[in-house]
Parts: sequence; C-alpha cells; structure tokens
Amino acid sequence: MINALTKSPQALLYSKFEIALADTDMNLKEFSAHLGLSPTTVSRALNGYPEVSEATRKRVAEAAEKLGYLPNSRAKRLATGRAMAIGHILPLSKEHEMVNPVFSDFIAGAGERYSESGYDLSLSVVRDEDEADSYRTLASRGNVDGVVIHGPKVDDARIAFLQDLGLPYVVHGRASDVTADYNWVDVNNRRAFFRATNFLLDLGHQRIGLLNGQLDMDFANRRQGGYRDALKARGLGFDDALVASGEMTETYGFATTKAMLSGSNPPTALLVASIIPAIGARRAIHDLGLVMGQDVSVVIHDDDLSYFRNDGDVPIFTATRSSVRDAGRHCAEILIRAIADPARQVQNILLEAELTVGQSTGPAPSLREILNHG
Amino acid sequence: MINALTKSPQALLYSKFEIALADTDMNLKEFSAHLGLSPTTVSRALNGYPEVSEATRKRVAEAAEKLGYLPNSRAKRLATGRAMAIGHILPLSKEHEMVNPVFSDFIAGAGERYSESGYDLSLSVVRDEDEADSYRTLASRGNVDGVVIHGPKVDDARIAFLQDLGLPYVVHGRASDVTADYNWVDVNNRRAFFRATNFLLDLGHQRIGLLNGQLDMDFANRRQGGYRDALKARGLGFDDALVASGEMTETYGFATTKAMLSGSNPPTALLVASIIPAIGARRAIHDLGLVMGQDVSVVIHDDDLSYFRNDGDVPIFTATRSSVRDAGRHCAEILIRAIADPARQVQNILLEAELTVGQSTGPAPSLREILNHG
DNA sequence: GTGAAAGCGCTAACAA
DNA sequence: TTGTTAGCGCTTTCAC
Repeated sequence: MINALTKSPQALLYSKFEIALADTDMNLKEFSAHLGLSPTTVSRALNGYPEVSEATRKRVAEAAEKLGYLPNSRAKRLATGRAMAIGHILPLSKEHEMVNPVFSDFIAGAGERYSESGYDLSLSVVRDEDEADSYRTLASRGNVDGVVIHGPKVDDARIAFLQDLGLPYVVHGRASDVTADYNWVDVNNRRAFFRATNFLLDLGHQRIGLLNGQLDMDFANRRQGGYRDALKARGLGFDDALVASGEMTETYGFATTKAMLSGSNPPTALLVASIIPAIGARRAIHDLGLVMGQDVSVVIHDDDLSYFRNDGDVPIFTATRSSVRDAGRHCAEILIRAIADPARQVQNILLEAELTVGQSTGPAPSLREILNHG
Repeated sequence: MINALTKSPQALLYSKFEIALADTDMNLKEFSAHLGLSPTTVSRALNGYPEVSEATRKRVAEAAEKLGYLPNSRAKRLATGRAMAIGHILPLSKEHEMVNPVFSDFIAGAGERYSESGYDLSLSVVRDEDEADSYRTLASRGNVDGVVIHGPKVDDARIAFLQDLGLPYVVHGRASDVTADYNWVDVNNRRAFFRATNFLLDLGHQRIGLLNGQLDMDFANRRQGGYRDALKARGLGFDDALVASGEMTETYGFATTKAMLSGSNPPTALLVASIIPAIGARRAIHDLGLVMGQDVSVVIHDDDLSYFRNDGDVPIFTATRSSVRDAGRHCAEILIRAIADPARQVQNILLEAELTVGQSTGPAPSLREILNHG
C-alpha cells in the first residue's frame, strides 16, 4: 500500500494520501516502448477501441496503473480537436457585485456529471458587458466544447448568439420571448408560485404581498405569472401596491415589507421569492410589533434550501424545494450528449417544485397548526 | 460597427452582441500566409517577442483584429507545455452536501485576476475521499499549472502532498499544525474574534456564548483562540457550556442558542461565527420570548456580507467584514507568480478584518444606541 | 528582423 | 489484431 518512492517523511504521516506518487512523468512513447507495443496499440487499448485483444488491453491497463501512466491531456486535446471542457460564464455587473449562492449548488451538480465523462469545468468570471466577447473567444480559441447559460433574461440575446456561433449550449432556465428551440432545464416557477399563492388563499387571505426578483429575469416573470393566475382564479385582482420586484437582498426584503405593511391597506400575507429577503421581511414584521404567523402569514419560496437546512424544526415555509443540484446534473447530461451528437434533437426538462410544509389543497390548516408542524 | 457576415437576422436584433462573428476559424498558417509572413514571425509578433519590427507587429495585430484570428489554445498549450489553467478543487462530503456560499465570492475574485493573465479557472467537484487522487491526476495529465487549496484543516495533509507533487499551490487560509513554509492568504480570524469578544465585554457582558464552526477547520480553531484570549485578558475563564462548534447551518444556530439560553446559567450575549446560524439564533431568542439587543446581545461575524448587504439599516452586528473576493484576488496573484517563477520565495498575506458597526475600544456604547446606529 | 524545420504527445487513417 | 505514418496548430531552436 505505502510506497515511499519520492515521498517526504511528512507526507507519510497522512493516511489519506498514502498512495505512491508516480515516479516521474512518462509519455506514451516511453510507456509503450516499456511494454514492447506501439503507441497506437496502447492508445487504442486505453481508449477502449474494439480491435484490441483482451489480453493486450489487460496488460496495458495493469502496466498503466502500476507505472502511473496518465496520458497528457494537452496533447490529447490537440489531437482530438476537442477541449474536453464545458464553459460556465459568470457575469458580474458593476451594480450588484453579488454572486448568486445558488450558482455553487448548480455547479456542484454539473461538476459531478462532468467528471464522470472526463470533462473539465471551465469557469469564467467576466463583466456583464464583456460577456458576448467571452463566448466568442471561448469558442474561437477552442477552450470549451459547450457552454451553460445562466440566469436568462426574458428576451435573452445569448441564445441567438450561441446558435450563430455553433457552440453547443444549454440554458439553465428559459427565455420566454425567444421562440427558437433550444436545450433548457428549468424549474416550474409558474406552478410553484401558483400553488404557494393558493396555499395562502386557502388560509383565507385576500391581500397577499409578493416580494419578487427583478422582472427582466425570466424566472421572476414566470413567478409573477403564477401569482397572478392564482388570484385571478379566485376572482381577485392584481394590486400593484402589493407587488414588489428587485434584487433579492435582505435590505430589499426589509424595506419592502415595512412599506407594504405600513401602507393604507396592508396585506395579511406575504409570498417571498427567496430566503434572503425573507430574513429582512421577518425583521420588518418584528420591528412593526407584529407577530409572524399570526398578524402576517409568510410563505417563502426558495430554489434550494440546503444551505439553510431547517430539518423541519424552524417554522419557515418552503413553498417549493427543487434541487438546483439536480438541475446542474441535467444540464451537464444534455450538453454532453449535444456535444457528442450535434444533430441531436433539443431537449427540455421542466422540474416540478415540491411543497414541503403544509398542503395547498384539502381543508385549510390554521396557521398556528402549521407553525407547530401540524 | 455592425457587420452581418454570418449572422442570422435574429441575432442582429440584440445590440449587445452586434459585433461581427469571425468568418470561419483560421489557423496560424493561413493567417500568416494571408499576411505574406512566416508563421514564426506572426507568432512572435502576437506574443510580444522583442525581435519583431514595430511595423510588422502593428500590421499583424491589426490584421488579427480585423480577421478575428485567435490562436488555438489547445495547440498553444501543447507547444508551450503549460496548461494556462488553475485548478480549484471543491470537495463534497457525503454528510454535508452543502457548498459554502463564500466559495462563490472567492472564485469571483480569483477569476477576475486569472482572466487578466489568460488563465482558465478549472473547477473540479470531487468526493472528499477522492481529493488526493484528483490533485494527482490534475498534475499528471497536465490539466493545470497550479491549484488553490480551500478550507484547510488544522493539520491539513494536502500541503505536504502538493509539495511532494511539485505542483504550485496557494492555501486560502492556513494549517496551524503544518510547520513548513507555503503560500497562503488568510484573514486574521484570531484578532477578529478577539475584538468581537472585547466589543461585548466592553458592554459589560461577562458570560458570552460562542457559536463556532467545526474545530478541525483551521479558521474555527483560530476564532476560538481569539475568543478565549479576550476572556483571559479580563480574567474570565472559558466555560465549555458556552462554546459550541458545528456545521454552520440555521438549525445549528437555532438548537444551540435555545440550549444555551435555557441552561442554568445562560449567557447574556452571543458571538455567532456566521450569518447563517445567526438566523437560527434570532429565531430561538424570539421563541423564548426574549428580545434581541435587549435581553441578549448578539454580535455576528461573517466573512463576507455582500450577499446579505444590509446597508447599515438592519441591526445585525458585523464584527468583521473582510472581502473574500480580495482574498481570491490575492491568491490568484501569488499563484500566477509562483508558476512563472517556481524558485520564488513563499508569500503570505494576512488580511485584517474590519469592524463595521460600533467600536471595540473607547467608551462602551449602550446596545440600544448601537441598534439605532448611534 | 525574418524564416525553415523540428518538435510538444497524442490520435487516426491506412497498411500489413 | 498490430504497426507505420502523418498530422492536430502552435512554439522555438537554429540558421540566414
């Protein structure tokens, strides 16, 4: 097990890393000479080509393992013409420097899938205004074989752009105003908010405030649609004073909640689109001397509460709990297939959100009951 | 400005992307032939070699711009033997699937620096137990020129391992038990918690609860040291019942706070190591019928509150506010230099934390005053 | 100041 | 089933 070839005594202390280091880096030519085979045969054996005899393949695999031979990926990439990397572009605007935490989870899901297929995940952080250039450069220099589009706007320009570029892509989310067919993976935001609104309507609320994200973002737009549809289905109108949209920060939640509840005809319930502004909302309610879950009912939606894991003992409502990580995995899968077969039909995945606490159908439970996990 | 070479009519609609697409991908041979120069000269011109005449350099640069010639990075990487990529490994353990949101900000900072120097950021998500293998593979296949170590443990094994591997690296944080010299960028966690504790001591508190992270993590260990030192300096002992450590979730903050405040000799103040458990702590205080900032003083530490931006109108205390993004930038800088000059002396950067609300020195303000931003 | 030629380490036609 | 040969698109000696 332990092989102290080039290891320092210190490194030997750590069980987790007690594996022999490769002697010295070796290339295919040397490795194949060592085996008395041609580089071609060895390459074929290692890459699973069918024309290699099983005996040879086994011998090669064992020797590679034993000698620690790993093909140089730079050479492989040049020879095959494939980058073996997927690009994720993280645009950073000057106004909101904030990075969406959900991004981490998505990346984690996609990353797992990539490594199964030997793809690298190439992350570029670029200013908003340089985004187009980045895609072009990525494609032109052959740095990536495909990209994932994050945070699509309602009329996102990147889709047409990448289509023209001929670079395979998947959209995490959708762009409602783009009519073309393209690969996407999205959560059913409309339905999630429809149900969350219904949940509050079932409790008897008539005036429900909505704390939404920025409306140029497609997901926020769809969420508002779900909210509006639920009200409409009960014959209730859409009151502008009860609908806010903005960047989802704690400050936003605080200010908006305070303003709504201090208004002339305040809402009796709030539907908050993310846990972050909900923190601010909770504070605002408290500051006004009101009690959450009594004076004001609150339903929180969040795409992924894993970080805020509450194990059911914290009475915040989760209108939906869809796994962002799953979305990442799906995007990766679709993209890997699209790269392998560019003529492939586009694929769309619509993930349904879960209602984790309470039910939006059946007899309406009292808010107190739900707060006590009834 | 607008050049519709190969663009679809649809793409033309979007002003942000109204730049001509490169005709078709062109290689150095074609490009240099087009210029009536040898590939060698063109390569030299583009890479800033001194022996090229200014006239030629200018002509080449302009033609490259005009024709949209970009060198193929796969070929470049093979020829130079450099990956032009930095690896970040994101270990994912089975128990806590959670991805640290701070990671996003760090990555953003580092990424900006990387792109200035043409480096890619290669992000690998691997299971905890495969981490060593990942480093080895990354190095051996030549996928990256260096790596950043995240979340070091007190006696982190990766440092010795990478040292043996000969792969340049920087540690984001430190490993207290590792005596060797190595590149690191860290925040002065000890001092931050020393000051935060003093802040509460100055307000007259004698029993201060600490909600800390997992103690095998180096940063948590140092934080506890700062807390302990502050108490010691006032002749106060360390009460085990007042010190908790665990994964920083909302649940943890809720349960720990409830337990501490329900104890026989409860604390009058809490020092919470992150905003996430602080959300749970706030709830627990409220559940017990206590008022935060009156019955219990709370100081929150957080490495980066940018996401929870409170603009000073939300009375949570920020004991420190160091920019994780800056740390990322520094790490990138050090690593890029280390790659360029492997014989370079190690570099260490210790960032000081800021106290953004209140002061830990001078006359102690009343808690009410501070809550009202006095 | 410029060019010709030989790699970088692999893959993939084409032969055998 | 295995080997020979010619690239992939750059960089980089070495010669002019």
